Amino acid sequence: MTNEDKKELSPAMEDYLRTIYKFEEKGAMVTTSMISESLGVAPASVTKMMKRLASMDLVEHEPYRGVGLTANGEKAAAEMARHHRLIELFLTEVVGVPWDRVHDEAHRLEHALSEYLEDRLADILGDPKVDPHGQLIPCKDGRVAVRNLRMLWELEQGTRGVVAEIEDHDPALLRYAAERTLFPGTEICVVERDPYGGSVIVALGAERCAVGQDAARQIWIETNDTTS
Amino acid sequence: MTNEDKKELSPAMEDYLRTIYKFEEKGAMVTTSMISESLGVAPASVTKMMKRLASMDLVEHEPYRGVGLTANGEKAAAEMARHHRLIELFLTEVVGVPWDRVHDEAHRLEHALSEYLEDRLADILGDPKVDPHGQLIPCKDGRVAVRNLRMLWELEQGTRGVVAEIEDHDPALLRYAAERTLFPGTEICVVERDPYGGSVIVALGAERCAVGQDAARQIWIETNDTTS
DNA sequence: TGCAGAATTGAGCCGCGTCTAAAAATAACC
DNA sequence: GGTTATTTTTAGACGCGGCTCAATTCTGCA
Ligand SMILES: [Mn+2]
Ligand SMILES: [Mn+2]
Ligand SMILES: [Mn+2]
Ligand SMILES: [Mn+2]
Repeated sequence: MTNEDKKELSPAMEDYLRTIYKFEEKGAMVTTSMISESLGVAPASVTKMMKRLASMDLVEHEPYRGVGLTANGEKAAAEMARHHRLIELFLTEVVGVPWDRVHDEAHRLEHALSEYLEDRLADILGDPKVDPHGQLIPCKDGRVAVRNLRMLWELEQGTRGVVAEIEDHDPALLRYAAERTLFPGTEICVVERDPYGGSVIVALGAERCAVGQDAARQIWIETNDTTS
Repeated sequence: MTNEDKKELSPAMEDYLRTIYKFEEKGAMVTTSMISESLGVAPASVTKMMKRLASMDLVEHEPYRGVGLTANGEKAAAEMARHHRLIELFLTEVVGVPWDRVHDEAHRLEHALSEYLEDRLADILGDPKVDPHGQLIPCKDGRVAVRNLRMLWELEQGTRGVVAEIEDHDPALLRYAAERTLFPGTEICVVERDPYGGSVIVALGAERCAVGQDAARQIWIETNDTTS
Protein backbone atom coordinates (compact mmCIF):
# COMPACT_ATOMS: atom_id res chain seq x y z
CA MET A 1 0.00 0.00 0.00
CA THR A 2 2.52 2.61 1.12
CA ASN A 3 4.21 3.10 -2.21
CA GLU A 4 7.03 5.37 -1.02
CA ASP A 5 8.66 2.70 1.08
CA LYS A 6 12.21 2.93 -0.16
CA LYS A 7 13.14 6.48 -0.94
CA GLU A 8 16.69 6.79 -2.10
CA LEU A 9 18.33 9.23 0.26
CA SER A 10 20.99 11.63 -0.97
CA PRO A 11 24.27 11.89 0.93
CA ALA A 12 23.25 15.38 2.03
CA MET A 13 20.02 14.05 3.48
CA GLU A 14 21.89 11.29 5.23
CA ASP A 15 24.15 13.87 6.81
CA TYR A 16 21.25 15.90 8.11
CA LEU A 17 19.52 12.85 9.51
CA ARG A 18 22.59 11.54 11.26
CA THR A 19 23.26 14.95 12.74
CA ILE A 20 19.79 15.19 14.20
CA TYR A 21 20.13 11.63 15.47
CA LYS A 22 23.38 12.49 17.21
CA PHE A 23 21.73 15.34 19.11
CA GLU A 24 18.65 13.33 19.99
CA GLU A 25 20.84 10.58 21.40
CA LYS A 26 22.03 13.06 23.95
CA GLY A 27 18.47 14.03 24.77
CA ALA A 28 18.84 17.50 23.38
CA MET A 29 16.11 19.31 21.52
CA VAL A 30 17.30 20.02 18.03
CA THR A 31 17.31 23.51 16.59
CA THR A 32 18.09 24.88 13.18
CA SER A 33 21.23 26.58 14.39
CA MET A 34 22.61 23.42 15.98
CA ILE A 35 22.32 21.60 12.68
CA SER A 36 23.58 24.60 10.76
CA GLU A 37 26.69 24.85 12.88
CA SER A 38 27.34 21.14 13.08
CA LEU A 39 27.11 20.73 9.32
CA GLY A 40 28.82 24.00 8.42
CA VAL A 41 25.89 25.16 6.39
CA ALA A 42 23.77 28.33 6.40
CA PRO A 43 20.70 28.29 8.65
CA ALA A 44 18.44 28.94 5.69
CA SER A 45 19.79 25.82 4.02
CA VAL A 46 18.80 23.82 7.07
CA THR A 47 15.27 25.16 7.04
CA LYS A 48 14.89 24.31 3.40
CA MET A 49 16.17 20.79 3.91
CA MET A 50 13.96 20.30 6.95
CA LYS A 51 10.95 21.05 4.79
CA ARG A 52 12.06 18.53 2.24
CA LEU A 53 12.69 15.88 4.89
CA ALA A 54 9.37 16.68 6.54
CA SER A 55 7.58 16.17 3.23
CA MET A 56 9.20 12.74 3.07
CA ASP A 57 8.02 11.93 6.57
CA LEU A 58 11.52 11.62 7.93
CA VAL A 59 11.41 14.61 10.19
CA GLU A 60 8.84 16.56 12.11
CA HIS A 61 9.35 20.26 11.82
CA GLU A 62 7.68 22.69 14.15
CA PRO A 63 8.50 26.07 12.58
CA TYR A 64 10.59 28.29 14.84
CA ARG A 65 10.67 25.61 17.54
CA GLY A 66 12.80 22.76 16.29
CA VAL A 67 12.84 19.38 14.62
CA GLY A 68 12.69 15.73 15.57
CA LEU A 69 13.04 12.47 13.71
CA THR A 70 9.94 10.51 12.82
CA ALA A 71 9.98 6.73 13.11
CA ASN A 72 11.09 6.53 9.48
CA GLY A 73 13.70 9.18 10.00
CA GLU A 74 15.10 7.45 13.03
CA LYS A 75 15.36 4.21 11.11
CA ALA A 76 17.31 5.88 8.33
CA ALA A 77 19.47 7.84 10.73
CA ALA A 78 20.31 4.79 12.81
CA GLU A 79 21.36 3.10 9.61
CA MET A 80 23.81 5.91 8.95
CA ALA A 81 25.07 5.92 12.51
CA ARG A 82 25.65 2.19 12.18
CA HIS A 83 27.64 2.68 9.00
CA HIS A 84 29.64 5.50 10.50
CA ARG A 85 30.52 3.70 13.69
CA LEU A 86 31.26 0.36 12.10
CA ILE A 87 33.65 2.08 9.75
CA GLU A 88 35.32 3.93 12.61
CA LEU A 89 35.85 0.70 14.47
CA PHE A 90 37.06 -1.13 11.41
CA LEU A 91 39.54 1.61 10.66
CA THR A 92 41.02 1.52 14.15
CA GLU A 93 40.98 -2.24 14.59
CA VAL A 94 41.91 -3.49 11.16
CA VAL A 95 43.47 -0.63 9.23
CA GLY A 96 45.37 0.84 12.16
CA VAL A 97 44.08 4.38 11.95
CA PRO A 98 44.43 6.31 15.23
CA TRP A 99 41.16 7.06 16.98
CA ASP A 100 41.41 10.79 16.50
CA ARG A 101 41.43 10.44 12.71
CA VAL A 102 38.68 7.93 12.09
CA HIS A 103 35.75 10.28 12.42
CA ASP A 104 36.51 12.37 9.35
CA GLU A 105 37.31 9.31 7.29
CA ALA A 106 34.11 7.58 8.35
CA HIS A 107 32.14 10.70 7.58
CA ARG A 108 33.20 10.46 3.96
CA LEU A 109 32.91 6.70 3.66
CA GLU A 110 29.59 6.13 5.39
CA HIS A 111 27.52 7.14 2.37
CA ALA A 112 29.39 4.76 0.09
CA LEU A 113 29.03 1.64 2.22
CA SER A 114 26.70 -0.97 0.78
CA GLU A 115 24.54 -3.21 2.93
CA TYR A 116 26.72 -6.08 1.86
CA LEU A 117 29.93 -4.46 3.04
CA GLU A 118 28.24 -3.32 6.22
CA ASP A 119 27.51 -6.95 6.99
CA ARG A 120 31.04 -8.02 6.15
CA LEU A 121 32.51 -5.43 8.49
CA ALA A 122 30.14 -6.32 11.31
CA ASP A 123 31.11 -9.92 10.78
CA ILE A 124 34.82 -9.31 10.87
CA LEU A 125 34.45 -7.19 13.98
CA GLY A 126 32.24 -9.75 15.72
CA ASP A 127 29.03 -7.75 15.83
CA PRO A 128 30.40 -4.94 17.94
CA LYS A 129 28.20 -2.81 20.17
CA VAL A 130 30.35 0.31 20.54
CA ASP A 131 32.67 2.31 18.36
CA PRO A 132 36.17 3.50 19.33
CA HIS A 133 34.76 6.53 21.13
CA GLY A 134 32.19 4.56 23.06
CA GLN A 135 29.25 5.52 20.88
CA LEU A 136 26.68 2.79 20.57
CA ILE A 137 26.41 1.00 17.25
CA PRO A 138 22.74 0.49 16.41
CA CYS A 139 21.95 -2.99 15.18
CA LYS A 140 20.47 -3.60 11.76
CA ASP A 141 16.90 -2.96 12.84
CA GLY A 142 17.90 0.36 14.35
CA ARG A 143 17.59 -0.66 17.98
CA VAL A 144 20.14 0.56 20.51
CA ALA A 145 20.79 -0.25 24.12
CA VAL A 146 19.70 2.44 26.57
CA ARG A 147 22.28 4.01 28.77
CA ASN A 148 22.10 6.57 31.46
CA LEU A 149 24.87 8.99 30.62
CA ARG A 150 25.84 12.15 32.40
CA MET A 151 28.35 14.75 31.41
CA LEU A 152 31.56 14.49 33.38
CA TRP A 153 31.17 18.21 33.96
CA GLU A 154 27.92 17.81 35.82
CA LEU A 155 28.87 15.09 38.23
CA GLU A 156 28.90 15.92 41.92
CA GLN A 157 32.06 15.52 43.90
CA GLY A 158 32.60 11.93 44.99
CA THR A 159 30.68 10.35 42.15
CA ARG A 160 32.13 7.14 40.74
CA GLY A 161 31.56 5.89 37.23
CA VAL A 162 32.96 4.64 34.01
CA VAL A 163 33.89 6.66 30.96
CA ALA A 164 31.25 5.77 28.40
CA GLU A 165 31.70 8.11 25.52
CA ILE A 166 33.88 10.89 24.19
CA GLU A 167 32.69 13.25 21.47
CA ASP A 168 34.53 12.22 18.36
CA HIS A 169 34.47 15.20 16.04
CA ASP A 170 37.41 17.05 17.54
CA PRO A 171 40.74 15.23 17.15
CA ALA A 172 42.40 17.52 19.70
CA LEU A 173 39.87 16.54 22.36
CA LEU A 174 40.50 12.89 21.67
CA ARG A 175 44.23 13.36 22.07
CA TYR A 176 43.58 15.36 25.24
CA ALA A 177 41.55 12.46 26.59
CA ALA A 178 44.11 9.90 25.52
CA GLU A 179 46.88 11.75 27.36
CA ARG A 180 44.83 11.32 30.53
CA THR A 181 43.95 7.69 29.69
CA LEU A 182 40.29 8.63 29.60
CA PHE A 183 39.14 5.88 27.27
CA PRO A 184 35.73 4.27 27.13
CA GLY A 185 35.73 1.79 29.98
CA THR A 186 38.13 3.68 32.24
CA GLU A 187 36.86 3.86 35.84
CA ILE A 188 36.93 7.26 37.40
CA CYS A 189 35.92 9.14 40.49
CA VAL A 190 35.28 12.86 40.75
CA VAL A 191 37.62 14.15 43.43
CA GLU A 192 37.03 17.82 43.26
CA ARG A 193 35.10 20.43 41.35
CA ASP A 194 36.21 23.97 41.03
CA PRO A 195 32.94 25.80 41.75
CA TYR A 196 34.09 28.75 39.65
CA GLY A 197 34.26 26.71 36.53
CA GLY A 198 37.87 25.79 35.85
CA SER A 199 38.42 22.06 35.93
CA VAL A 200 37.20 18.82 37.36
CA ILE A 201 39.78 16.77 39.19
CA VAL A 202 39.33 13.13 38.43
CA ALA A 203 40.91 10.08 40.03
CA LEU A 204 41.82 7.10 37.88
CA GLY A 205 43.04 4.43 40.24
CA ALA A 206 46.00 5.97 42.00
CA GLU A 207 46.50 8.72 39.45
CA ARG A 208 44.55 11.91 39.21
CA CYS A 209 44.21 14.50 36.56
CA ALA A 210 42.48 17.75 35.79
CA VAL A 211 39.95 17.95 33.02
CA GLY A 212 39.04 21.40 31.74
CA GLN A 213 35.43 22.46 31.44
CA ASP A 214 35.27 22.35 27.65
CA ALA A 215 36.56 18.79 27.68
CA ALA A 216 34.46 17.71 30.64
CA ARG A 217 31.36 18.76 28.76
CA GLN A 218 32.19 16.37 25.97
CA ILE A 219 32.96 13.33 28.06
CA TRP A 220 30.07 11.17 29.15
CA ILE A 221 30.06 8.99 32.21
CA GLU A 222 27.92 6.03 33.07
CA THR A 223 27.16 6.07 36.77
CA ASN A 224 25.63 3.32 38.84
CA ASP A 225 23.15 5.45 40.74
CA THR A 226 19.52 4.65 40.14
CA THR A 227 18.22 7.99 38.95
CA SER A 228 14.67 6.77 38.54
CA MET B 1 52.63 31.04 -10.47
CA THR B 2 49.97 28.65 -11.72
CA ASN B 3 47.31 29.48 -9.19
CA GLU B 4 44.84 26.76 -10.16
CA ASP B 5 47.06 23.93 -9.06
CA LYS B 6 44.69 21.97 -6.88
CA LYS B 7 41.21 22.08 -8.30
CA GLU B 8 38.81 20.14 -6.19
CA LEU B 9 37.26 17.56 -8.47
CA SER B 10 33.66 16.47 -8.03
CA PRO B 11 32.86 12.76 -7.88
CA ALA B 12 31.17 13.07 -11.25
CA MET B 13 34.30 14.55 -12.78
CA GLU B 14 36.38 11.80 -11.24
CA ASP B 15 34.11 9.24 -12.82
CA TYR B 16 34.44 10.78 -16.26
CA LEU B 17 38.20 11.00 -15.96
CA ARG B 18 38.64 7.43 -14.81
CA THR B 19 36.39 6.21 -17.60
CA ILE B 20 38.45 7.97 -20.23
CA TYR B 21 41.60 6.65 -18.59
CA LYS B 22 40.28 3.10 -18.73
CA PHE B 23 39.72 3.36 -22.48
CA GLU B 24 43.05 5.02 -23.14
CA GLU B 25 44.82 2.25 -21.24
CA LYS B 26 43.56 -0.14 -23.87
CA GLY B 27 44.80 2.13 -26.61
CA ALA B 28 41.33 2.98 -27.82
CA MET B 29 40.32 6.40 -29.05
CA VAL B 30 37.64 7.76 -26.82
CA THR B 31 34.31 8.92 -28.16
CA THR B 32 31.34 10.60 -26.57
CA SER B 33 29.17 7.54 -27.00
CA MET B 34 31.68 5.24 -25.32
CA ILE B 35 31.70 7.43 -22.25
CA SER B 36 27.96 7.89 -22.39
CA GLU B 37 27.35 4.17 -22.47
CA SER B 38 29.98 3.29 -19.91
CA LEU B 39 28.66 5.82 -17.43
CA GLY B 40 24.98 5.30 -18.19
CA VAL B 41 24.47 8.93 -18.98
CA ALA B 42 23.01 10.78 -21.98
CA PRO B 43 25.47 11.72 -24.75
CA ALA B 44 24.59 15.37 -24.32
CA SER B 45 25.65 15.19 -20.69
CA VAL B 46 29.02 13.86 -21.78
CA THR B 47 29.56 16.69 -24.22
CA LYS B 48 28.73 19.26 -21.62
CA MET B 49 31.06 17.68 -19.10
CA MET B 50 33.83 17.41 -21.67
CA LYS B 51 33.63 21.15 -22.17
CA ARG B 52 33.89 21.74 -18.48
CA LEU B 53 36.85 19.40 -18.15
CA ALA B 54 38.49 20.95 -21.19
CA SER B 55 38.16 24.39 -19.63
CA MET B 56 39.99 23.00 -16.61
CA ASP B 57 42.74 21.64 -18.80
CA LEU B 58 42.03 18.05 -17.83
CA VAL B 59 40.82 16.90 -21.20
CA GLU B 60 41.39 17.79 -24.81
CA HIS B 61 38.20 17.82 -26.76
CA GLU B 62 38.18 17.79 -30.54
CA PRO B 63 34.51 18.39 -31.36
CA TYR B 64 32.89 15.51 -33.20
CA ARG B 65 36.15 13.54 -33.12
CA GLY B 66 36.78 12.51 -29.56
CA VAL B 67 38.57 13.30 -26.33
CA GLY B 68 41.87 12.58 -24.66
CA LEU B 69 43.35 13.27 -21.27
CA THR B 70 45.83 16.09 -20.88
CA ALA B 71 48.85 15.61 -18.62
CA ASN B 72 46.84 17.06 -15.74
CA GLY B 73 43.88 14.91 -16.56
CA GLU B 74 45.95 11.79 -16.71
CA LYS B 75 47.43 12.60 -13.32
CA ALA B 76 44.00 12.98 -11.78
CA ALA B 77 42.63 9.93 -13.54
CA ALA B 78 45.54 7.75 -12.49
CA GLU B 79 44.89 8.87 -8.94
CA MET B 80 41.32 7.60 -9.21
CA ALA B 81 42.40 4.37 -10.84
CA ARG B 82 44.84 3.89 -7.99
CA HIS B 83 42.11 4.42 -5.43
CA HIS B 84 39.74 2.11 -7.24
CA ARG B 85 42.20 -0.71 -7.65
CA LEU B 86 43.70 -0.47 -4.19
CA ILE B 87 40.22 -0.69 -2.74
CA GLU B 88 39.38 -3.69 -4.92
CA LEU B 89 42.47 -5.49 -3.76
CA PHE B 90 41.92 -4.58 -0.14
CA LEU B 91 38.37 -5.83 -0.29
CA THR B 92 39.38 -9.19 -1.72
CA GLU B 93 42.49 -9.67 0.40
CA VAL B 94 41.44 -8.29 3.75
CA VAL B 95 37.67 -8.07 3.82
CA GLY B 96 37.04 -11.30 1.95
CA VAL B 97 34.80 -9.95 -0.78
CA PRO B 98 34.67 -12.19 -3.88
CA TRP B 99 36.37 -10.75 -6.93
CA ASP B 100 33.16 -10.39 -8.91
CA ARG B 101 31.69 -8.01 -6.34
CA VAL B 102 34.57 -5.67 -5.62
CA HIS B 103 34.23 -3.48 -8.67
CA ASP B 104 30.87 -1.98 -7.77
CA GLU B 105 31.91 -1.45 -4.17
CA ALA B 106 35.16 0.20 -5.20
CA HIS B 107 33.30 2.40 -7.63
CA ARG B 108 31.34 3.89 -4.75
CA LEU B 109 34.20 4.06 -2.29
CA GLU B 110 36.93 5.46 -4.51
CA HIS B 111 35.70 9.05 -4.24
CA ALA B 112 35.64 8.92 -0.46
CA LEU B 113 39.18 7.63 0.05
CA SER B 114 41.56 10.16 1.54
CA GLU B 115 45.22 10.30 0.65
CA TYR B 116 45.96 9.13 4.15
CA LEU B 117 43.82 6.01 3.87
CA GLU B 118 45.16 5.36 0.41
CA ASP B 119 48.62 5.19 1.91
CA ARG B 120 47.49 2.95 4.73
CA LEU B 121 45.90 0.49 2.30
CA ALA B 122 48.94 0.46 0.05
CA ASP B 123 51.04 -0.18 3.12
CA ILE B 124 48.95 -3.04 4.39
CA LEU B 125 48.92 -4.61 0.94
CA GLY B 126 52.67 -4.19 0.48
CA ASP B 127 52.63 -1.66 -2.33
CA PRO B 128 50.84 -3.87 -4.80
CA LYS B 129 51.21 -3.48 -8.54
CA VAL B 130 48.02 -5.15 -9.77
CA ASP B 131 44.44 -5.44 -8.63
CA PRO B 132 42.42 -8.66 -8.40
CA HIS B 133 41.56 -8.53 -12.10
CA GLY B 134 45.11 -7.91 -13.20
CA GLN B 135 44.69 -4.22 -13.84
CA LEU B 136 47.79 -2.20 -13.07
CA ILE B 137 47.74 0.00 -10.00
CA PRO B 138 49.39 3.32 -10.85
CA CYS B 139 51.84 4.48 -8.23
CA LYS B 140 51.41 7.75 -6.41
CA ASP B 141 53.02 9.83 -9.12
CA GLY B 142 50.71 8.32 -11.72
CA ARG B 143 53.31 6.18 -13.44
CA VAL B 144 52.38 2.69 -14.61
CA ALA B 145 54.40 -0.17 -16.01
CA VAL B 146 53.97 -0.71 -19.72
CA ARG B 147 52.62 -4.02 -20.90
CA ASN B 148 51.98 -5.41 -24.28
CA LEU B 149 48.50 -6.85 -24.05
CA ARG B 150 46.45 -8.50 -26.73
CA MET B 151 42.86 -9.65 -26.63
CA LEU B 152 42.55 -13.38 -26.20
CA TRP B 153 40.13 -13.21 -29.09
CA GLU B 154 42.75 -11.93 -31.49
CA LEU B 155 45.53 -14.39 -30.79
CA GLU B 156 46.59 -16.70 -33.59
CA GLN B 157 46.39 -20.41 -33.10
CA GLY B 158 49.39 -21.76 -31.24
CA THR B 159 50.17 -18.56 -29.35
CA ARG B 160 51.32 -18.98 -25.76
CA GLY B 161 50.93 -16.40 -23.08
CA VAL B 162 49.76 -15.52 -19.64
CA VAL B 163 46.39 -14.15 -18.64
CA ALA B 164 47.07 -10.54 -17.69
CA GLU B 165 43.75 -8.89 -17.20
CA ILE B 166 40.03 -9.53 -17.18
CA GLU B 167 37.51 -6.73 -17.55
CA ASP B 168 36.02 -6.22 -14.14
CA HIS B 169 32.70 -4.50 -14.66
CA ASP B 170 30.66 -7.59 -15.39
CA PRO B 171 30.39 -10.03 -12.46
CA ALA B 172 29.07 -12.77 -14.74
CA LEU B 173 32.18 -12.59 -16.91
CA LEU B 174 34.38 -12.87 -13.85
CA ARG B 175 32.54 -15.97 -12.69
CA TYR B 176 32.76 -17.35 -16.22
CA ALA B 177 36.51 -16.85 -16.14
CA ALA B 178 36.83 -18.30 -12.66
CA GLU B 179 35.01 -21.48 -13.70
CA ARG B 180 37.72 -21.95 -16.33
CA THR B 181 40.52 -20.98 -13.90
CA LEU B 182 41.39 -18.05 -16.11
CA PHE B 183 42.92 -15.85 -13.45
CA PRO B 184 45.63 -13.25 -13.89
CA GLY B 185 48.85 -15.24 -14.04
CA THR B 186 47.37 -18.40 -15.55
CA GLU B 187 49.46 -19.70 -18.47
CA ILE B 188 47.54 -20.52 -21.57
CA CYS B 189 47.98 -21.61 -25.15
CA VAL B 190 45.54 -21.05 -27.97
CA VAL B 191 44.72 -24.47 -29.37
CA GLU B 192 42.09 -23.66 -31.90
CA ARG B 193 40.06 -20.78 -33.27
CA ASP B 194 36.70 -21.21 -34.80
CA PRO B 195 37.07 -19.01 -37.90
CA TYR B 196 33.33 -18.36 -37.96
CA GLY B 197 33.40 -16.67 -34.66
CA GLY B 198 32.18 -19.08 -31.99
CA SER B 199 34.85 -19.78 -29.44
CA VAL B 200 38.55 -19.97 -28.83
CA ILE B 201 39.81 -23.25 -27.46
CA VAL B 202 42.45 -22.65 -24.86
CA ALA B 203 44.81 -25.08 -23.17
CA LEU B 204 45.70 -24.60 -19.52
CA GLY B 205 48.32 -27.21 -18.70
CA ALA B 206 46.61 -30.52 -19.42
CA GLU B 207 43.10 -29.10 -19.38
CA ARG B 208 41.42 -27.25 -22.16
CA CYS B 209 38.36 -25.13 -22.34
CA ALA B 210 36.29 -23.10 -24.76
CA VAL B 211 35.99 -19.36 -24.35
CA GLY B 212 33.17 -17.62 -26.15
CA GLN B 213 33.83 -14.58 -28.32
CA ASP B 214 32.24 -12.07 -25.99
CA ALA B 215 34.39 -13.30 -23.15
CA ALA B 216 37.54 -13.65 -25.24
CA ARG B 217 37.23 -10.00 -26.18
CA GLN B 218 37.41 -9.02 -22.55
CA ILE B 219 40.36 -11.12 -21.53
CA TRP B 220 43.81 -9.76 -22.16
CA ILE B 221 46.90 -11.85 -22.65
CA GLU B 222 50.52 -10.94 -22.26
CA THR B 223 52.53 -12.72 -24.91
CA ASN B 224 56.27 -13.04 -25.10
CA ASP B 225 56.65 -12.22 -28.77
CA THR B 226 58.65 -9.12 -29.57
CA THR B 227 56.14 -7.16 -31.61
CA SER B 228 58.54 -4.33 -32.29
C1' DT C 1 3.86 45.07 28.66
C1' DG C 2 6.54 46.55 25.22
C1' DC C 3 10.82 46.45 22.74
C1' DA C 4 15.56 45.19 21.19
C1' DG C 5 18.26 41.47 19.80
C1' DA C 6 18.62 36.73 18.31
C1' DA C 7 16.97 32.88 15.84
C1' DT C 8 14.44 31.23 12.10
C1' DT C 9 12.25 31.35 7.83
C1' DG C 10 11.15 33.07 2.97
C1' DA C 11 12.41 34.70 -1.48
C1' DG C 12 15.35 34.60 -4.94
C1' DC C 13 19.67 33.36 -7.01
C1' DC C 14 23.43 30.23 -8.61
C1' DG C 15 26.26 26.24 -10.24
C1' DC C 16 26.27 21.32 -10.96
C1' DG C 17 24.90 17.38 -13.32
C1' DT C 18 21.41 15.42 -15.42
C1' DC C 19 17.65 15.16 -19.17
C1' DT C 20 15.01 15.76 -23.95
C1' DA C 21 14.41 17.61 -28.42
C1' DA C 22 16.26 19.78 -32.28
C1' DA C 23 20.23 21.14 -35.14
C1' DA C 24 24.70 20.11 -37.05
C1' DA C 25 28.50 17.34 -38.45
C1' DT C 26 30.34 13.01 -39.83
C1' DA C 27 30.12 8.37 -41.77
C1' DA C 28 28.11 4.90 -44.68
C1' DC C 29 26.14 3.46 -48.76
C1' DC C 30 24.34 3.07 -53.35
C1' DG D 1 29.39 11.88 -55.19
C1' DG D 2 25.01 12.71 -53.27
C1' DT D 3 21.79 11.03 -49.99
C1' DT D 4 20.71 8.81 -45.87
C1' DA D 5 21.81 7.13 -41.31
C1' DT D 6 24.43 7.79 -37.20
C1' DT D 7 26.88 10.40 -33.92
C1' DT D 8 27.60 14.54 -31.66
C1' DT D 9 26.54 19.02 -30.19
C1' DT D 10 23.42 22.89 -28.91
C1' DA D 11 19.58 24.79 -26.58
C1' DG D 12 16.72 24.87 -22.98
C1' DA D 13 14.77 22.86 -18.89
C1' DC D 14 14.84 20.79 -14.18
C1' DG D 15 15.90 19.30 -9.30
C1' DC D 16 19.28 19.50 -5.70
C1' DG D 17 21.75 21.78 -2.29
C1' DG D 18 23.98 25.42 -1.35
C1' DC D 19 24.15 30.89 -0.63
C1' DT D 20 22.58 35.98 0.63
C1' DC D 21 19.55 39.20 2.20
C1' DA D 22 15.28 40.62 3.93
C1' DA D 23 11.09 39.53 6.56
C1' DT D 24 9.23 37.18 10.39
C1' DT D 25 8.89 35.17 14.87
C1' DC D 26 10.48 34.35 19.36
C1' DT D 27 12.92 35.62 23.78
C1' DG D 28 14.78 38.15 27.39
C1' DC D 29 14.64 42.09 29.78
C1' DA D 30 13.53 46.78 31.14
MN1 LIG E 1 23.23 -0.09 6.07
MN1 LIG F 1 32.69 7.71 16.88
MN1 LIG G 1 44.86 9.45 -3.85
MN1 LIG H 1 39.62 -4.17 -11.17
